[in-house]
Amino acid sequence: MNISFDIKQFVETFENSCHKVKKKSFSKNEVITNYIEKRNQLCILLDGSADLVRYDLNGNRTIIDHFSKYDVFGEVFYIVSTNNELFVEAKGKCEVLFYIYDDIKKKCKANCKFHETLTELLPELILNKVTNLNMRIELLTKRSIRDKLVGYFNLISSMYLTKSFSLPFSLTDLADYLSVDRSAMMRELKLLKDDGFIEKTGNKITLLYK
Amino acid sequence: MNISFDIKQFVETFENSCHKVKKKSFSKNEVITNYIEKRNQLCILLDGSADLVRYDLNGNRTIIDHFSKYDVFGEVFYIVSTNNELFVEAKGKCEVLFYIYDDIKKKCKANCKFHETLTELLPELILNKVTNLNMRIELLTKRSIRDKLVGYFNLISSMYLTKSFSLPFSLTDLADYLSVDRSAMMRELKLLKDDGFIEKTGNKITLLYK
DNA sequence: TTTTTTCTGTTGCAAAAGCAACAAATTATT
DNA sequence: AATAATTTGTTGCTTTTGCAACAGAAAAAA
Repeated sequence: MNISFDIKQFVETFENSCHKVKKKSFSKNEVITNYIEKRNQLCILLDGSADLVRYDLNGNRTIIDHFSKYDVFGEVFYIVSTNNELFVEAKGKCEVLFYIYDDIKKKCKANCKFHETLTELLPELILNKVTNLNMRIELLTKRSIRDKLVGYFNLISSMYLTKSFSLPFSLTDLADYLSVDRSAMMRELKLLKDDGFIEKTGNKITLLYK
Repeated sequence: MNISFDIKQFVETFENSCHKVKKKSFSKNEVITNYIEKRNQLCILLDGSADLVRYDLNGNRTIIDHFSKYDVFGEVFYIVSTNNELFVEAKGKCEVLFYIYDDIKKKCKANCKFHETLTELLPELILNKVTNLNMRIELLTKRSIRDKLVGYFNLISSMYLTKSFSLPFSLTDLADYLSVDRSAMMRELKLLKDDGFIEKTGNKITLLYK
């Protein structure tokens, strides 16, 4: 199920066919959108990477989700609560497709090809999202930093079909993704190395167990 | 968006219209299904409640997800890894609808009404799931037990539109849902009470802040 | 109703994780 | 090429969390 290709083709073909669809560019640290209930906006990240960031009432900033090419986001996926603000922030130069919908399941006009195809693609897009979210939850529910790291490495390893791989994002981002303190995570990585479970040079990891 | 009604009607109407759909009953602690890649099974919980449980290689048991009436589950939503086993276990008497699909997006026969309707309902079903998963992730990414509890209470409070509510599940289950040690959570609840943030009698909570 | 099981509430202690702070290395920017 | 910014790696200390264990309350089963 290679969904990326479908989306790419979809976007290139229908980008200008619907007036409710807009493409915009962003540079580093710019706010792409914030989540406001009933704004009815669906966004597709065409290029670059971005973070879904939460600011709570104390001003604490947490990265809740990380989006990369062809990821889909927007407040449809979220129960927007009043207790914190949700922003999507560009991590570098980004291209984003915005789509304002009245009813996400319905076409805007009888002959609007964009909506027809979007409706067809949507279940797959969302299913893909569910899989990622479940994956993350499985990691987040692990009790210790060690278990989270090992669980994450196992996933990467089985995805790439190799015991040796480069991490797809920085260690700082990994700590955010696993929702643990970075220095504590570094300490645990060192212990995993000392205990002979992994080898690590820079962000290249080799699993030595099993 | 009251999705439950749609599913209820859908199930009642088409339950017997497709030979690829089976309904089964389960009693407490029975295994409803386990997740096996490419089995292509979609399950709808018609009645009762069930848990998605992970057993890792050390035999540790963790509740990853909790399903209640009209929740949808199955390995479509999951990257099934080889490092742990995933079971869905009944928490009491359960009724489950099993649907084996070849291609989840396609009908099994030209005139199969069940599949036609399922295909229509699926995006909504899944979207509903995404919202729940995002909600849970937002809680799981909070740093402390206190933040998790308060975040959870805020969500319940804004859903029920009241500062005073009964918890929808037991404290033991809540600890599992937030993925924290139960006794540590109880301690934190006591502290929240002592600090005057909440009132608590049994599983009834009243928020005293804001 | 009685018995059994599950859930709640509590505590002491040990282990793990978070926080703060800094230097070195790496990567971007000008 | 020089400077700035970000990421990595490390450590000491403090706080939080988990673990184990137990008694009482509540709920379910016999």
